[in-house]
Amino acid sequence: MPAMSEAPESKPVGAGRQLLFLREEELRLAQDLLFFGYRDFTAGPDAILAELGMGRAHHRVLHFVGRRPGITVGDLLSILGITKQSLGRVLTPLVEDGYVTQAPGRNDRRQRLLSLTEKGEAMEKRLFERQREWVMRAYREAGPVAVEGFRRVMLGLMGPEARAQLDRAQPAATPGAPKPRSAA
Amino acid sequence: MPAMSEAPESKPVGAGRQLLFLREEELRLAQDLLFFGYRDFTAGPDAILAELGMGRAHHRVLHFVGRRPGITVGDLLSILGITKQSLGRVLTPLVEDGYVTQAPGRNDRRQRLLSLTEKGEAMEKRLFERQREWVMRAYREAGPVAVEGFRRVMLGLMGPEARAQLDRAQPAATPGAPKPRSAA
DNA sequence: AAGAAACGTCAATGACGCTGACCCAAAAGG
DNA sequence: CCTTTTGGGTCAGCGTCATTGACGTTTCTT
Repeated sequence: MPAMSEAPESKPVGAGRQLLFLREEELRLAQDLLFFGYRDFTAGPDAILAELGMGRAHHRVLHFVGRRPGITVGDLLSILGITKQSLGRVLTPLVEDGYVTQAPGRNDRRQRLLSLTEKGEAMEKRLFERQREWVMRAYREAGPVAVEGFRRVMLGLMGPEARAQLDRAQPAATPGAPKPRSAA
Repeated sequence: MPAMSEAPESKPVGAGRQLLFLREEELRLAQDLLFFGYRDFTAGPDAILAELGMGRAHHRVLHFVGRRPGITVGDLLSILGITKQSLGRVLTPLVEDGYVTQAPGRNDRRQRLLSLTEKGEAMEKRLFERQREWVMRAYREAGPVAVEGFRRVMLGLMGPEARAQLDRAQPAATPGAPKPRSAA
């Protein structure tokens, strides 16, 4: 199976400055980066949420409901990839506390179409702003080219299902420039 | 809704196609990317770990102990950013099951210097390989430039403390001799 | 000898997942 | 019309991973 890290005899791997052969250290760095980066990325919102007796799961609901107003419970479940029991534990309080509203579907009245209330939007906005400052700093430090690269790698890190959901979740951001796809 | 033409800093970004002003959608995409990407990144190891009755926390210990053999419990705690009780719940079984060894420090015998046993190394290797395939795919699809950008952004997403720890954790990244050496 | 430091551990709590079982109401379909 | 399926909710119990608080031991430092 795995030989220890040795001279990767496989390819000559020229590419002068930044050799990009996936040797051990290369990957271990990626692991570190993702662990620390994700943790610190979520730290800001976590702090706000904790004050309100909420957790990361609440934030996710606010985020995805905000992103797709009128989403059905089922769709939300498949995006989050959790069970309805798990969602219920988080969604019910959000509804009771007036962050999220439920409306019966017009076509299918069994459905509960979820949307954010004003309170919910304000909350989401607050969490969003906190994270925005953080990401903005990282983006600025890294520069536009790096940001594009970041996106491409993160997209590649996602499984096909998640990628499909992401596409579906993308609302037409600006009326007129709909498809920020492809990229090169 | 954020205005459209509000370049935050007057850096002449140029870069014709993808202007990098951090408008709303820009950030929401980052949130999605990080959520889905991190989740799917950890999915592989999680599956293996579950079979063995372990969790993500065990993986982290194996990872960081493997990265810095002879690390003290205190250092590991500050890297992971958890309490010693939390670590104990995961570390004790790892030691009992023969994945990790403890050796008294030669300068300070109060310390328990942690290292992986052969069993532990094999385990870590297995988890590593799973993740390597996944990251490798993403890296290949994205290309070297994107990978460099990914690193820069993730680094920016980390807090200063994490960045310092990452530096300390980095064994010589020079291509050719990636074998760290530290306390006996 | 006293105190601080490094580590371990018992106990309780909370967030966030999971499975299994069961319920209701509305849609679908014979 | 009546049965089945589907969208959603809920109760009960379990496991992981994190927390705080308190206490104990060994060892280093002063």
